[in-house]
Amino acid sequence: MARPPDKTARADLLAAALIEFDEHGVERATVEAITSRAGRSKGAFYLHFESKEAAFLALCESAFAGLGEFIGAVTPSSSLDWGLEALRAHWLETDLRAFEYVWQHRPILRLVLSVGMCGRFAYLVDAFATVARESIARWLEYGVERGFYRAELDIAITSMAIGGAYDRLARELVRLEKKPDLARWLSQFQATFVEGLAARERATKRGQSPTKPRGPAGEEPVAAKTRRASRHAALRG
Amino acid sequence: MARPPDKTARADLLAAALIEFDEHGVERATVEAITSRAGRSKGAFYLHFESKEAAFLALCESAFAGLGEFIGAVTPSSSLDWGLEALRAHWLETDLRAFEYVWQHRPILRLVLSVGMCGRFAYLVDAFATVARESIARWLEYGVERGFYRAELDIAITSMAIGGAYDRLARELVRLEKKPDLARWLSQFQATFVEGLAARERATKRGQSPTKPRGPAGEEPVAAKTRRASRHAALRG
DNA sequence: GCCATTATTGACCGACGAGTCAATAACGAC
DNA sequence: GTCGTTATTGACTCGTCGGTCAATAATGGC
Repeated sequence: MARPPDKTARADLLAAALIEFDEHGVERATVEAITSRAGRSKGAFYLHFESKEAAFLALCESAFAGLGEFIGAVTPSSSLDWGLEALRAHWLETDLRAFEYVWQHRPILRLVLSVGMCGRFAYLVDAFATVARESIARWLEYGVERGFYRAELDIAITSMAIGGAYDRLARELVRLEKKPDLARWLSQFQATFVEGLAARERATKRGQSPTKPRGPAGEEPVAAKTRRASRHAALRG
Repeated sequence: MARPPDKTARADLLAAALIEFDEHGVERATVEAITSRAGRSKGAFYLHFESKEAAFLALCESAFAGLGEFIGAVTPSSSLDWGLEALRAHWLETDLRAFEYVWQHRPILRLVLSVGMCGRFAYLVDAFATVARESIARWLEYGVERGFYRAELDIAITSMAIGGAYDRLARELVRLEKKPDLARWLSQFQATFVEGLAARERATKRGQSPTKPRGPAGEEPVAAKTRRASRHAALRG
């Protein structure tokens, strides 16, 4: 009689891989460390996965499978007949479900968000981001057609901005130890986009100031003050 | 008489390193390939840089030095007396200068934006992003104080959204072969935030539709449809 | 116990690549 | 040419680690 396979080996190895990848990145995580952490042998690892990269891809696959339930899953049909409030309510509801999922699966999402941005694996997250952006674009188009959104919107650029903002939100969320008030965060996010920054009507009058312009508000986000001594120390570290 | 040092060695090596890092990532780029590309020896490499990582950090340092001229360089003082139009004009001007710099330095910015997101180097971009976000926050506070922006804005969350959006813009820009109309892009970006999506006044009336909500507009940006067969194929390599 | 079948193991091999340093080269003064 | 000083070189060392596979273990039937 053949020996039966160990039922938990693959899952044990994947769980250990997730931790090692999270701590060291895919390139620097070693199969030795993964197997040691899982209490398994290297041979067992290679029975289940063709390579270290294959284990990583398996983890990514499960992450994307979960997220795919939320992202780009629903797009507006031409027969959809909503008002702006209904649209916003559903936008918020979908956001909440998606980010609740992100919160509940922080380790693996953190992995995908960090490692997935690196050279040879970037295509994974790129594909995902493209789908998300296309979906956003379709909802923007719907909003414009219905007269809810400004007709002069550049759909491509605006969807890029919205996609980037939610991307940043996810990255911040997976790093937190304590769960924030997601409903509030997401409600504020949506308001930032739908309502904008401008206070209504009063801003137009105050905006006629003749004072010479001097200060910026929008910033390129990868910047830092190179003159910060502490960061120089870090670079030399 | 001592032999004079080669004046271009270090720059040659850095230029070569940039290309190799861009193509292979820091972990997988080899000193052998870098030195071969630069027409220099491994010994020369180690004369100028303590390690491969040190060369990478030198590249990052120069990237941040350039960007630091734009990002977080100017913050509003209490004596600043601008109207909204002046504020927006300068926001746009600063964006233009920053993104012009990004465009002119695509290779190194592409490197920082990709590699800088990976585990052990993530702190570099994090520090930068933090400075940028704080700067955005200060400008938002200024706008609220002056009555230009909505008083109910959550500064922290809104600055996160804006920072993320510009981050995405930079990432898209460094990948392009042909320069887009930056002024238009940035103008649209700003409008997305300041004016918001909502059409003025008409949307409120149309928004009273009693139809049941069903479609989302805001999406979690790392998502994709896991049901896409082509992406499944990519995951399976 | 033996048996056949399959699972699991970890010592081992060999490729790779970071980093070293003795040998060689470059330089102007004499 | 020699000399002293410094720069540059690349063959080499050695540690790391991905992946292999013969040895061992686990299993139920007999």
